[in-house]
Amino acid sequence: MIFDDFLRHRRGEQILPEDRAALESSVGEVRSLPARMTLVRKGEPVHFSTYLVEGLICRYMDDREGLRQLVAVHVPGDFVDLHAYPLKHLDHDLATLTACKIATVPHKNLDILMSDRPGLVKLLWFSTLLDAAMHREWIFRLGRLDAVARVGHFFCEIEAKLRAVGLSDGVSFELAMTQNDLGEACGITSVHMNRMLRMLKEQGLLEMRASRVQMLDRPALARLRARSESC
Amino acid sequence: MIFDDFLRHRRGEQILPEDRAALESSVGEVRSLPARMTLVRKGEPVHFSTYLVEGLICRYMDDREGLRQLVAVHVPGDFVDLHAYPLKHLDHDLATLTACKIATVPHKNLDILMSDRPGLVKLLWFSTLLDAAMHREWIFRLGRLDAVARVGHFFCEIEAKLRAVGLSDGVSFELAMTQNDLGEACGITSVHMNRMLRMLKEQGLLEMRASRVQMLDRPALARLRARSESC
DNA sequence: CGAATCTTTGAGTGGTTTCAAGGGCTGTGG
DNA sequence: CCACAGCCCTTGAAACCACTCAAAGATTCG
Repeated sequence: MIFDDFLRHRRGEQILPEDRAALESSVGEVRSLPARMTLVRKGEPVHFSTYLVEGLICRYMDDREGLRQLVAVHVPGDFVDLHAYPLKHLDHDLATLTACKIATVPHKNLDILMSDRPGLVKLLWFSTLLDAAMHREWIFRLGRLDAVARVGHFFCEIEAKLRAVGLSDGVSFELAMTQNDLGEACGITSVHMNRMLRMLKEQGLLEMRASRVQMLDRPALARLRARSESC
Repeated sequence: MIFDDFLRHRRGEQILPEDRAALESSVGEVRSLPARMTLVRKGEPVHFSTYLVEGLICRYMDDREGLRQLVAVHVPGDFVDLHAYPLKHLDHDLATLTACKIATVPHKNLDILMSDRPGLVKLLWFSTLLDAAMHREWIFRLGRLDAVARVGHFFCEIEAKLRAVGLSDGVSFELAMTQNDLGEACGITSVHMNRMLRMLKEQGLLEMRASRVQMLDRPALARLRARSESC
C-alpha cells in the first residue's frame, strides 16, 4: 500500500486501519518524476499535496542570484507539502533530487478527511510538526556548528530518516545527492563540502563514494556536535 | 480579551466569535513572569501550552558547551508552544527574554476543543505552520546571508511581527534584546553583532539605542538579502 | 567516444572569531 | 551620596575558517 511508510518512524502514533484506508482512498494519482524537476514554485496556488513513495525530494529557497539554500530533504514515507493545505500556497520551491514516485492528494479530498476523520487530522498535524522540529535542527546546525560538524550532523539526520523506513541498515545507505546538493543543505560551498568529506574519510568517520554512504564511526560523527565554532 | 491578537497578522483567517470564546474559556491561568526565566526545558513532559500576551519569549537549543542558538523569537499574540500539544514534549528550551504576561492552556482543555470545534483545529494547525514558515526563513538567513544581511533580515522580520499586533509604527519599536541575544539569533558572536550594528548605523539603515530600534531605511535593509556571501 | 557534469586540488583573499582590555550604565549597600 | 559590582557595549589586533578563482581529473550518459 502507498502509505505503508507514513509516520513509520513514530511508533507512538499508530494509525488506525480505517484512517489508513481513508488516506489510501484520497490519493488522486501516482506518478513517476525525473530527477531535478521542479514540482511547485514559490507562491503558486497549490490544490494538492504530495506524498513521497520513492526517491528524494528537497525544499529550497533562493536569493536573487539564484543560489539555493535547501530547507528540507524528504525521504520515502514523508508527506512532503502538507503545509500547502492549510496555507494554500508555499513560501518556497519544491523539487526532486532523484527520480521519484509520488502520490498526489487533492486538497478537496483532504477536506473530506478533515470532516470525516478527526483522529487523522491530528496525525497530519503531527506530521507537519515533525517537519518543523527538523527545521529547528537545521537552524541549530547552520547557526552553531562549523563545517565538519554540519556535515556529520546532516548525515546522522538523513541516516535516521532512511533507517526508519528500511532504507539504511544503520551503517551504509544510498544517497544520490551531489556534493553541491550537500553544500546547499549545509550552507557551505561545494568546494568546501569536498574538503570536509575528505577530512571525514581521513579520520575514518564517514565515506561517500558514488551515492553510497558508509558511516564508519557514528558516535564520533554525533560528537562533532559538541565542537562548536567557538571552541 | 486575551486572544485578541491571536493570528491578527493573518486577516485571511478570520476566527469565528464562538471559536474565540471557546479559546478564551480554555485558559488555565494568566501569569506574570520575570525576564530571563526558563519556562520549559528540552524533553520535559508538558501538559499545557503557552500563549504570549505581553513581552518576548525565545526558543533555543544549545550545544554541549551551553552556547545558545535561538530558533524563534515570539511576540505578543503568538501561541508559543502549541507544538508541545501533539508532540507531548519539546525538542528545545523555552525562556523569557523580557518580563512577560502569559496565558497557559492545559492540554486537556485543548482535547475538548479538538473534539468540539473542528474549525478551530485547523486554525491552531495553521498557527504552527506559520512558525514552521518562520523557521525556514531562519534557515535561509543562516545558510545564505552574510552577517550584515542576517541582521537586516532579522530586524525586518521582527518588525513585521510587531507591527501586526500594533507594537511597531513601521519605523520605530521597542526590542529589549541584548546584542548577545541578537547574536544568538543570527548565528554570530556578540562582538561581531556590535560591529554590524555600527555598520548599519553608519550607512543610515538602522539605529538601536537602549532597546529602541529605528528602521531608517527599510527598503535598503530588505535589499541586503540579495547580497549573499558569494557576492 | 565525446560532452556534460561532478569531483578534486591549490593558492590567495576576506569575513568572523577569539582574545583582551577599557568604557558606560544601572542598581545596591555602606 | 558615593563607591562598587555586575552587566552590557565598544574597540583593536591577530588567527583562522571558509570562500573565490582557477584548472585538471574522474565519472556518467547519450
